[in-house]
Amino acid sequence: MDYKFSEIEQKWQKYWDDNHTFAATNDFSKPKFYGLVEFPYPSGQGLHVGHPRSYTALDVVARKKRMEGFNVLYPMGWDAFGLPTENFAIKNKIHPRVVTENNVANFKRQLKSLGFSFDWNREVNTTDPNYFKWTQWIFLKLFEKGLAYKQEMPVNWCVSCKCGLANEEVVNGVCERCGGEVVQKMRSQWMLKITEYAQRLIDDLDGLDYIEKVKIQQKNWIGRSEGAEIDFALTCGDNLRVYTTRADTLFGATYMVISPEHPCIEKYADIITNMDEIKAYQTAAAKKSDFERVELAKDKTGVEIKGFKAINPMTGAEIPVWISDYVLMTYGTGAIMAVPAHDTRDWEFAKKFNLPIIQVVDGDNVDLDKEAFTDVADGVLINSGELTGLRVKDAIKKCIEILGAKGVGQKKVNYKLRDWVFSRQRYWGEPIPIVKCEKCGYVPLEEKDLPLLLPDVENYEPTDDGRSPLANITDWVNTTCPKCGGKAERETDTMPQWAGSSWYFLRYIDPCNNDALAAKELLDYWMPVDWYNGGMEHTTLHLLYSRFWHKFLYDIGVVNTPEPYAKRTSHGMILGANGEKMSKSRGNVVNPDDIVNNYGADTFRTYEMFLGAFDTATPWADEGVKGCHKFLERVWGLLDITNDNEGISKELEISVHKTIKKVTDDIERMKFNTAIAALMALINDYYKAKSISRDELKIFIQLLNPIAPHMTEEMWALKGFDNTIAATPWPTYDEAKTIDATVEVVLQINGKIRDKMQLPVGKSKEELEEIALSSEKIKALTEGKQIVKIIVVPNKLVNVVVK
RNA sequence: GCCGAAGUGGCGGAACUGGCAGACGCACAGGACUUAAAAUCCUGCGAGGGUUAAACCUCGUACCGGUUCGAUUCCGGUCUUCGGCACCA
Repeated sequence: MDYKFSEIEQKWQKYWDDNHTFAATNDFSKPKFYGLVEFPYPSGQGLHVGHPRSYTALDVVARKKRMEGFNVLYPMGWDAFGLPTENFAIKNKIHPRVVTENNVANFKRQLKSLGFSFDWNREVNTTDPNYFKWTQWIFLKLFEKGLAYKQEMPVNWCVSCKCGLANEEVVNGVCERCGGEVVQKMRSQWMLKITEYAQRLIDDLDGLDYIEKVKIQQKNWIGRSEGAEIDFALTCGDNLRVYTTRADTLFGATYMVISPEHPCIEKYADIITNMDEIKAYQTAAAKKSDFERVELAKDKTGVEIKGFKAINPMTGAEIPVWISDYVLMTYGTGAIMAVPAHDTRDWEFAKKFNLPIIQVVDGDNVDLDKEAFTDVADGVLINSGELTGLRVKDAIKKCIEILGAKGVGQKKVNYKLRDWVFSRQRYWGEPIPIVKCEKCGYVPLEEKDLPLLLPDVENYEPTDDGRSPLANITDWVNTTCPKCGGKAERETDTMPQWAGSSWYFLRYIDPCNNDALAAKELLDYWMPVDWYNGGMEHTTLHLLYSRFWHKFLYDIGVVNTPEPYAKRTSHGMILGANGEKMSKSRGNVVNPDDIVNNYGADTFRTYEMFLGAFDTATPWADEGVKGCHKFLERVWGLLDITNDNEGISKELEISVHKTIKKVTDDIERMKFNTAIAALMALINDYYKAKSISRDELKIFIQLLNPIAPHMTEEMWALKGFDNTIAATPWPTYDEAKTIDATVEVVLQINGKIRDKMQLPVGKSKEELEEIALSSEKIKALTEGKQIVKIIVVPNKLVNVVVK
């Protein structure tokens, strides 16, 4: 009988749909398993072969868990707000809602054609008003708790999108989305205080089962550093506060630098004698984009501020204060003490402007004419008054003590993480449910008025002054204040795409609830997500944002776990056949539809799981797809060699039990490729045996079912087994039957293999030693030599060490 | 520059906790079946030497060194590739 994959796959997909085979139930008596994959952005290009790598992996896990008796929640939805849809809408004059609907329909068709066991009854869509009602609700809660605030601040402004971006969205100085130029622009923006959660976002990583590199990247992004804030007195009477991690080098601080935006310039405008020069520098700095600032990093620029000086609190020396754009206003205090002897940037600046360089940490081969001495490790302080002779670590401590006693310094922890810029000047996003009242200021909408819907607009282009397209809809913008009833205007910014994806896993739990984002008892049962798989590219954005929101929801009692995801894994990218990243411009894109049409979904799934280690990047290979198809045809062929016998033959017993064990363990460890390899090895044994029993077939297709669900269901039905294969328990193995009766023991001399022997399992050390020494080869090769010792590893090897 | 990961046949990749390197698959070669091809099945397949054929020997997991009876695995150093961050004081 031919393997007609197309017919079989459509038949079973319909069956699963009609019977809601994979619906999660709210049966609290069962142990639960919540498996989650990142929901896709439904782009116009359709599904990428990378998506199914993640979806198939957790589908395999989900299907296995169901067979193991778990109540499994494995849902899917759409992260559908976003710029590409809006841009497409602008270009083609179609409403973004319609574009979204079309794209979702196409994605859904593609996902269904792959036979994933998603619970489609729980599908969510971030652009659905019943969904974003709760996104807006969370925003109102954040506002209520003072974690959402509006601020006039410099933002990364994408010139081409006419839109503000979060730091996370600026990549190599250009817009992550469109590649357009990004400049700094002052704007009033909604901000979320993620920084308030910085420490918890670091600390709570410890208890989580995340792959290590995700933890490391999160920590690096948050960027905690321990140092001190130190006040330098100014000759004009005030203080200038700096942040440093190297308080020990204070004796080497020969000048100070403040950032171009530092407020003390305004403050002392009257005292500064070269204000024109400074103003010119500020203007020039403001014009530079972030990208240019970094590009020009090697070439330090700056202007000395004339009119006042700073006083080094340790030495009492008067030192000059400079202004330079290598100091950032957004980190620390926007001012630094410069120690050119021990900091590369300060050294470059000092060299350029001829400022004194004083070495304060001793070291070998130090040549301060050539470069700064930064690799101080635990060097010893010199030229440093009472700190001289101390090691760096101790000197830092002592210095802060001294400064603390004088009241001009204390310990301080800083983070690189900055508050989340939450405003976008775009149409296709969640409206921010706030009005600005002439009398009351920013006033939140009342909960009963949610969701605040997007008005229909003719034109989705942002306005020329950089406001959102919503700003033009005056009858939407003009409203009344919920508090005083007076005249008010709606906020016209919308939320960033990250908003809807920051809590979507909660909505799957109770997707139709109108009274809460999800019922408490259901949240308590299903949370946390047991296993979340997604791409590394979301480690610093989505993962951090959603952990932040979840912690907030925990703090206000909505959810019962401080962390949303118990376990996080990441799949490697699938590259083009040429080893490069798949992209239209490189012409190496593979369309999943083609593979499904030519070989079937089961082949596609098997190949994606077999092509390499799950967490590493691997190139696509059409030949490999064929190989997997051939394997499935051989599986289908088992129907022809299955006899009517029950039970497992002695001949195959050990292979079968070993394979059950290996597949069971490997799926849990995400070693899908070796699980499939084990099944391939078993099928080779089956064909060698010429004929197999019903039970031998049964176990094989059960083990393969999570990977190739359609054909195994069909084979199950054809052989007349009870029920459906998905409803049967996962095969179990007997540990005793996974052990071979005999093993090949290797005989070595000085670690080199000289002989091999088939021996029964379980020989004692003494027996093995005796057997080894009586081997003809070993005897011949040790002849006349002195045996120093013999190392025996039972069931493995004997190593005779001779001189 | 900093942080992280990885370098194994012609290719994708295996090797649990230091114990037979190359599982499984692809490609390739030879053979069977066929009028022929495709498909399928069988056999071989790291390199070098050796033999009529075997046996057998030597080398081999990026490179150099170390620890060990024994290293793809552990330690030190070097090189390369990829991912992330980057004037963060």
